[in-house]
Amino acid sequence: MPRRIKSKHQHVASLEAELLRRVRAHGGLSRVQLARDLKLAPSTAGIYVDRLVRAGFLIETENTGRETAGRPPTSLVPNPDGGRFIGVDFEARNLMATVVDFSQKPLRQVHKTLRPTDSAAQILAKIEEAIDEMTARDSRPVLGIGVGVPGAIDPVTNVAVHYDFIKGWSDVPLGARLGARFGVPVFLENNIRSMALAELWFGAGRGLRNFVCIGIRSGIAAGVVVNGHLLHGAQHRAGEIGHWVCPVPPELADGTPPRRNSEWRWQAGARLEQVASLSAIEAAAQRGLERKQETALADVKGEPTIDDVLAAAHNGDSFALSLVRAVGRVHGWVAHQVNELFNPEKIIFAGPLADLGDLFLAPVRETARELGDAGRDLAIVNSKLGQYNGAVGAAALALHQWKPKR
Amino acid sequence: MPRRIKSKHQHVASLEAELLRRVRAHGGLSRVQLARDLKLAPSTAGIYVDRLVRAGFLIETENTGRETAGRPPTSLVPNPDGGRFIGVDFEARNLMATVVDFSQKPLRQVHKTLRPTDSAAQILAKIEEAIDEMTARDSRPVLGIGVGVPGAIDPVTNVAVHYDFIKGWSDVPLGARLGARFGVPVFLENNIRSMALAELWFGAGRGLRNFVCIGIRSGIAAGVVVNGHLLHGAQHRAGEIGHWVCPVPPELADGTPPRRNSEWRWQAGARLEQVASLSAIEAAAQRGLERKQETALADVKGEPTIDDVLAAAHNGDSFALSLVRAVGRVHGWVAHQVNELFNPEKIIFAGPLADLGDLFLAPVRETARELGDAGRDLAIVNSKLGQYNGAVGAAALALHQWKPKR
DNA sequence: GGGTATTATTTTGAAATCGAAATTACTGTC
DNA sequence: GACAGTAATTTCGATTTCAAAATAATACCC
Repeated sequence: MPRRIKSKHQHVASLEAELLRRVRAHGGLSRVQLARDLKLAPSTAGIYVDRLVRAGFLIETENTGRETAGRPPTSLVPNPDGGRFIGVDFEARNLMATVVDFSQKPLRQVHKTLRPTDSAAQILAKIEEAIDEMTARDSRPVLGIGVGVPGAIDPVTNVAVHYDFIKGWSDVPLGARLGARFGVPVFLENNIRSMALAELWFGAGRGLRNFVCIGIRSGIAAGVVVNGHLLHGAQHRAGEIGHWVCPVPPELADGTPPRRNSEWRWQAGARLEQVASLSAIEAAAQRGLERKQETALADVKGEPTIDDVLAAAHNGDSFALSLVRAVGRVHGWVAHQVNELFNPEKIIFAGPLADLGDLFLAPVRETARELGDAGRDLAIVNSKLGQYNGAVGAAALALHQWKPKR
Repeated sequence: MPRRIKSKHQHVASLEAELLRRVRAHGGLSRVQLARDLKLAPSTAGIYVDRLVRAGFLIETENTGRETAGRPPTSLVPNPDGGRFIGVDFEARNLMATVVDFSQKPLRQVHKTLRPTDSAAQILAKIEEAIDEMTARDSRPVLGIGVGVPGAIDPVTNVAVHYDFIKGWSDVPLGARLGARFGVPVFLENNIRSMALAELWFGAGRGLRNFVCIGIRSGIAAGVVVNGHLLHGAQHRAGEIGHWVCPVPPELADGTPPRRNSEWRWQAGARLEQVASLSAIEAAAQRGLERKQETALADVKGEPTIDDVLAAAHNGDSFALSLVRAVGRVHGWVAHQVNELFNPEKIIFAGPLADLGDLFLAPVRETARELGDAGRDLAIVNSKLGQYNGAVGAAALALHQWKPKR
């Protein structure tokens, strides 16, 4: 007569889920290592592992040749055929989806382009379409769906509350809708937070207890991990640093070059999102062209897109580079402020800008270091997880919440 | 053969301690209420309560007349004679100490003035002196000491790591020293964080899970409560918003009145601590006098102290008021930034400035609201706990960590 | 004044988890 | 190739905590 409504690890979905999580995060652990990791008695870990092996979710692997004395450990790995999970991540312009196996390995991914004019209904349809495409011709069961949603969400009711950049996007019952359509549990999370989860579980944040992930796309937001847990805030609105009131480097204010790196301006009400996001860069590039600025971007037909600007910067175009550097300095200021307030071990930048690497990160680091000597202990890096970062994080969200039925 | 090395509530000192905490925070709870609060089975709560009653730490009180049906609950209150705890809180200029009984009621308090020239050794001596004064002629045992320390601390080794405003204050083994002298456990915490604890346990933060406490004294720092727990950061350096790079209102930059409320300036590297702390106000007042500014402060002999400025503002002196308002606007900006990042339920300002009430809070609120419409859900208030806020919090720190010996 | 509804607490037996003591499966050594 | 050394796992009670049922103490209604 199993009961298990509460457990010692109350803050945790269940001990089984926690064990699976550890095994996935750090494949090939032994019972004893798991016990140590989760602070369980070895006997307890043994009981649960056996249960999961018998249920077919874990596999005992061959103990490969070892050198040390003592009884060799039996390594445990997740059974890839334990089930599949789906992750979706989107914002104003792009929708990424992925399906992962039980060991968290991506099996397939799908990208769809969204238009700013797409309505909430159209976006919902595209989400369902993407999921259908990925699960077609594969009969293994889907166990859960995770969705990284832009803007505010309510993780209790699984409703997407609001997002500025999609019209009509408010109080969308995403959880109920997808749950009804696919018949599996659906988990919602704000998409920068699901990126942070991806970093925590298999990215630059692995093993860290305190870090901040800053996503720069149409908007700018931060996913904060405190003590190994996501920060949500009172109304699940934490991390909206896009609304921060920030200083503006001259290049971004009126296009004049700065006299010193530290020469910035203050504009009443300048928001980070309007100063240092991808759309802000596009706008600044366009202003530059109108000013007859000498740049390779002048050859682009139509208004230059963010991809044009980043490509130009990559090719050494000095105007494009000056924009990237100016935005980098702003984010250096952001990193400084975030560091002083949170004292994280690491700040991880994600998005196309961060994908430029040191071209973007150098001015960020330089400025952060200039502003605060406390930055010594702080690593500023970019996300290495690539475009599907958020989608994989969303899949992991579902994966990690899921627990075997009894 | 009691053992109890681990318990279900692993993140918690012990169940006994947790129960005492709840009873102290919300006197007169019944066994059932405690069970609900701590998510225990009623039977479990009963076992522990009985144990604490038998050990003399809790007292069952008369069930006062009630109106509702059903068996009346037996209320439990802490036994005031269970033992005493000491709390100390200091920064560059003041040292406050208090001794509280087992139910957390302050029995006695002591204030000492520190001079900026005091060395670390002199301050240590004053701490011991304050404790001696309070415990003289009272034989009830002291069970623990909590200290709110300015600057960085290491809560594991109980060493005060560093503080800018006291010379020679680095790596002071405060815990070991006081422990040896008084023979009881000593707990260290950064003093803004111990203020935040005081607010959490019996101030404006009671019952909240997410709030930020901003202390404005010689420096400026924030104590952040996330999910009911203090935020420490990777190196226990979280909350140092005094190092934030911030905009500067004209009044504080060069004394000219602003054309609009939103007209601020950006000075390369202006730190919040140099712009909007008590010492910054003194400096700005002094600059005003040198400019022959018309103000009641001109009558003060010597350089005006912060008390002079605050008193003048209180009496309606327009120059002093303009300083307070300008500083208020800066903290409005701070509140906005903090709100967007953390999404707390409340921001609590502490310190002499906040004690002015709406004189200070009105410009804070106004600016925060101007900058962010998200501020609708956010309450901005001042601390009502008074001068001994930090000391009481420090005492509570010791009180809450303490648990009955078995 | 006795029944009934209602809520608090205690009793009871079971599940989860533990710590310590076997037991197992190796490596290395003579 | 027996034997000591070592580390992983299992076995075996013991302890903590639970859930559900039983009991206690009241208010309310007739």
